[in-house]
Amino acid sequence: MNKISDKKIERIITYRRVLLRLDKQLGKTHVFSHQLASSSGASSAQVRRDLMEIGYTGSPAHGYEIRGLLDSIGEFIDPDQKEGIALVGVGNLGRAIIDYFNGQSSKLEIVTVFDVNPDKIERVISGCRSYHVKDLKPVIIEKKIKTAVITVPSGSAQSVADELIEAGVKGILNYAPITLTVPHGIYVENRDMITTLEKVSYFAKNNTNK
Amino acid sequence: MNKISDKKIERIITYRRVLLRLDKQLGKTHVFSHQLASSSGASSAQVRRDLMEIGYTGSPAHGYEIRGLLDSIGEFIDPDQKEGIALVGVGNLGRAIIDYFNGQSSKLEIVTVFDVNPDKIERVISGCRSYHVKDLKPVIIEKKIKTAVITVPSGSAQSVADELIEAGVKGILNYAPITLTVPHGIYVENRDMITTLEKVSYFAKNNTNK
DNA sequence: TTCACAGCGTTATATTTTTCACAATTTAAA
DNA sequence: TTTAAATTGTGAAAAATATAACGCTGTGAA
Ligand SMILES: NC(=O)c1ccc[n+]([C@@H]2O[C@H](COP(=O)([O-])OP(=O)(O)OC[C@H]3O[C@@H](n4cnc5c(N)ncnc54)[C@H](O)[C@@H]3O)[C@@H](O)[C@H]2O)c1
Ligand SMILES: NC(=O)c1ccc[n+]([C@@H]2O[C@H](COP(=O)([O-])OP(=O)(O)OC[C@H]3O[C@@H](n4cnc5c(N)ncnc54)[C@H](O)[C@@H]3O)[C@@H](O)[C@H]2O)c1
Repeated sequence: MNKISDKKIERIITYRRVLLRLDKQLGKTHVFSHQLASSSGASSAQVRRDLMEIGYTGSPAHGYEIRGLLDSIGEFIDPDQKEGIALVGVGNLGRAIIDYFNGQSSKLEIVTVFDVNPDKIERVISGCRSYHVKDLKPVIIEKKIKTAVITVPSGSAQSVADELIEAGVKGILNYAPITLTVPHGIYVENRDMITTLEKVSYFAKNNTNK
Repeated sequence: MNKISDKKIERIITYRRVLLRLDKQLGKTHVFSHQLASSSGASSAQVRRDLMEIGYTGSPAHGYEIRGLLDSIGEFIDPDQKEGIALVGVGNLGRAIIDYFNGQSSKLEIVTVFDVNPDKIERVISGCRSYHVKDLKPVIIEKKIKTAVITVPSGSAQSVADELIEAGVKGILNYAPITLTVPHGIYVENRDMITTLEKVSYFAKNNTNK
């Protein structure tokens, strides 16, 4: 399997979200590439190209069979078993995420959270056991966690990332406004809100056709 | 001025964040492209290319003068005056964002928030006046707001977006897990956490070299 | 049964983005 | 003064990504 790009994976995951709605909420059984495209912000050629990648074929007459396509996307994207995720930093943002996320994704679940504040540890927060960050490494190793979310202040983010990586984490979703330095083979997605909003504001001014 | 890409803008904004730290916290006056690159996750060639775009030149001997570069980036990115931003949906996420954002960006400020819940309106939340969403249009028009953040449940996101756009908003940062349909000329950035975390988890498994 | 058509899969083409590579420039040391 | 070293700015090449194009297939209408 030759490597598949970031953007393509993101689109495919978006298709799944659209397909789930078409299936569960609208009761549709089939969908055409242009429909999937317009509901997910892609072009129809792009949809066909992307689905080619995962090897699912539709028919010219009916388009793609939704259930089947959902299965294929699941096989392609999802881990084999349920996968636990860790979150570090149970502040305002961290808590909002913990409350929100679980139950939203079929295979992923935030199972462990960490903080330094004594008031926030050794408790159960939205079903997740919370630990002191000094126990991060043994707990992550024991639970075989590979993906983590960082919602600590920016001054602590790099050291938290270092520990996560030492404990075997391979993917990090970072909300702190800092660029993490990580070894090769570790995937980091930065979600700095300030940068994003500055960008949106820029394009709100300097944009004509998207 | 020929149009400049999304990614490039985002990198330039990231450079600024790095430069601010170099200036304020570390007291540096100059920086080389490779230093800026490694602190911001780009390559040195990319840094030089990006800075070429904004027309700032450095010297082979000292690199780039940090203050001057900061000014140039500001001129390039920032609005001329301070710009107000609206946020719709004062829930867990919305509140976290309101508490966090103001003061972080020199020209942008969340000035108005909207909700439907009577307990959350006609109050002042972290310095922002809150209104019922039925008053969205007149308030946004009156305050000349061009950029907005959506943190309402996904079922309401499209209708909120429609109203924002009718009121003249040109850029939307959307946290609801749905692809918004908007007219040409409106810039939307989606920050769906589920998609992102599924992607990070995917690359945590299927990643070798970034 | 035949025809027109809409949409798929895929190859080819175009565009965008990144990387490479090197002359030109500046400094500091010899 | 000259030389050596480092880094810039930028055209050219390469890589990645998106769009277009089109033969093929199944469907429904005539
Ligand atoms: N609130 C937002 O909407 C928002 C948006 C974008 C980014 N961020 C970023 O997310 C991070 C958290 O924001 P917040 O508003 O939740 O802040 P917060 O202060 O409410 O929460 C931070 C939490 O991290 C904990 N913490 C501090 N150091 C730690 C460490 N070394 N290990 C483990 N836990 C530690 C603190 O005890 C606290 O509970 C910040 O970096 C912020 O810049 C926040
Ligand atoms: N919590 C998170 O970390 C997180 C992360 C990613 C995405 N999201 C998304 O962000 C959105 C908000 O999440 P949350 O956890 O804050 O939910 P929440 O239920 O706490 O908040 C939603 C808020 O929106 C208000 N609201 C509902 N309909 C509205 C309307 N038509 N106009 C104005 N306000 C309205 C509600 O009164 C409530 O205050 C959801 O779409 C969620 O999917 C949340």
